[in-house]
Order: sequence, then C-alpha cells, then structure tokens
Amino acid sequence: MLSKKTKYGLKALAFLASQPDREPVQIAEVAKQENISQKFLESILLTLRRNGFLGSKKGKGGGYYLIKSPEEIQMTAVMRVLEGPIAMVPCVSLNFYEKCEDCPDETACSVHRLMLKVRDANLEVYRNTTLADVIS
Amino acid sequence: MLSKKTKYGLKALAFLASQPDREPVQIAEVAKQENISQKFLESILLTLRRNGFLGSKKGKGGGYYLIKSPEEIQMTAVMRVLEGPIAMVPCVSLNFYEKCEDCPDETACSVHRLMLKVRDANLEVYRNTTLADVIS
DNA sequence: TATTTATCCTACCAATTTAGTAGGATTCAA
DNA sequence: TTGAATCCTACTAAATTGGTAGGATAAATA
Repeated sequence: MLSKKTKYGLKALAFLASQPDREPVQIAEVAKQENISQKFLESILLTLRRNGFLGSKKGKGGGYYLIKSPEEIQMTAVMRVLEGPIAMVPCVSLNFYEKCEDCPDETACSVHRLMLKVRDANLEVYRNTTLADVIS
Repeated sequence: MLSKKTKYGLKALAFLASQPDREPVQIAEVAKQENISQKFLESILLTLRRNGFLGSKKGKGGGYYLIKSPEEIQMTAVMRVLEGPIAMVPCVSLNFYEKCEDCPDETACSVHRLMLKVRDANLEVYRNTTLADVIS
C-alpha cells in the first residue's frame, strides 16, 4: 500500500506544479484544495523542502513553491524520499541494499529472483515518469 | 515492503515445488530448511491450503504438498493471497477497487495516473512469472 | 484400542508503523 | 510591533506485523 504521506506529497507536488507561476502557495491553500489535513501536510512539505524539491518563504505572502521544472522531477526521486526504497526487499535494493540474514544464497533464492523483476519493472516506470507527466 | 508472511510463503511454495515428488513434507522440515519460525509458517501454510495451493495430510507421515504443477501457479495468485492487492492504491485495483473519498475526480488525479502505470508494470511481471520460473 | 505424530484452529501479545495532533519558536512583511 | 506564515520537536491513538501459546482433531501404527 502507498502511504498517505506519499499520496499527499505527490498531490501537493502536482498542485504546485500546475500553478501558473512559481509564487509561494500557503500550506492552508494546498491542504484545502487537495483535502489533506493541514498539520500533516505541513510535515510532508517540510521533508520535500529539505530534500530539494521545494523552496519556502516565511511570513506574510509566504508559502511553498517548486524549485525545479516539473520535467526535471523524476518519480524515482519522489518515491525514494516519501515512500522509501523502491525495492520490496532490501536484498534487491540499489540504494538501500542489505543482505537477508535468513538466506544463505541470494542467487538461489526464489524471492530474490522474483523481486528483482519487480524492482526492474517499477524502476522502469518511475524513471520514465516525471512530475510533468502526471499533471493534467 | 514485502511482508515476512509473503516472503516465507513464497519460500515454502518454492521448497515444496522443488521436491522430487509430491509426498507430504512436514512443517518442521520446511521451517528448518528455510529458516522460518515454525509456528508462524504453520499459519501461512494453512492459508495457502485454504486458498487451493497446497494439500495436507494429518498424522504420522503427514505434511503439506503442492496440488498443482509449478508451471500452473501464477505469481498474481500467490501475491494476492499472501500480500493482498497488487495495486498500491484501491482506486486502481482490479480485484479490490474502492473509490478514494478525498479525490473528486480520478481521471484528474496525478496519484491515480502514476499508480495505474505501476499496477500495469507489476501485473505484467506477476502474470508472466510462475512458481516454476522462480525455482532454481 | 491406545499412543504417537502430525495438522488444525482460536486467541493472545509485543513491537513497530502510520497518520496524525499540540504547541510553541522563528522569520518576514507591513 | 503585530500579524501571518513556516519551522520544529514531541506526543499519541489506532492499525498492522510477526509472531507465541495451547489445545482440538485426525491419521497411522503398535
């Protein structure tokens, strides 16, 4: 299951991407338009800013705005920041590799074999999809 | 993340599939060979039996065995029983469809659009992979 | 028929994760 | 200097996960 965090984060990115300009948009505005709890969204936007997707401005007239063009934002990056590893098991993860302690031989493991295929299929999608592709 | 339940269930199916015959194998034997908690595995094998993947025999000389050939067991079926829906959000699920209550229009939703692609990519893998394909 | 050996089944439980909430600190514009 | 906005830490209720406990049931065999 996709977490609400990822779902809301994606929706917020898409909302900001479809603004006519890159002027700051208030959290309250995004929350209202996308039906998201404002406080929860606040923490999500914060991590998106910390990870280089958004800029922010404090005080009156402040808010969040995209700092890259939607075409440059790959879904791989978004998913890794919001949802974590793309692989379903650490032993097939490119960025978060870990050996399974219960599995003596990865090359002989059926789970490993299947999850490699799944990882590749997902990477293919996320790499070839940008924020620009998912806005209407 | 793949749950331990799914991971262990897959490993058990693969283990049973690579037996030389279809004689019953005891839970204890599977648990030992695959490094799985026996009691936990017991409940997993039970659901695999209830869902038509395994047969069982009680008493001395009893155990679990595959009741279909590995070539006939699609990963779609295994994943749905062990892990649940293949889709990451209910609004793109074929077998467990549900509307998002927060989303007024699916066709305009960026999450929906992305997750459709992801679902299709995963289905492609799971449909074209059988138990026979993942054993060594 | 009694015993042993296995699965069957329900109920419980600790730890972790998820989806938030509360409340104040900081910064900026007017 | 006073709002208005983000920033940031800490807390929490509910759900999920990964088991465990303990007995009921069924089958083989001595």
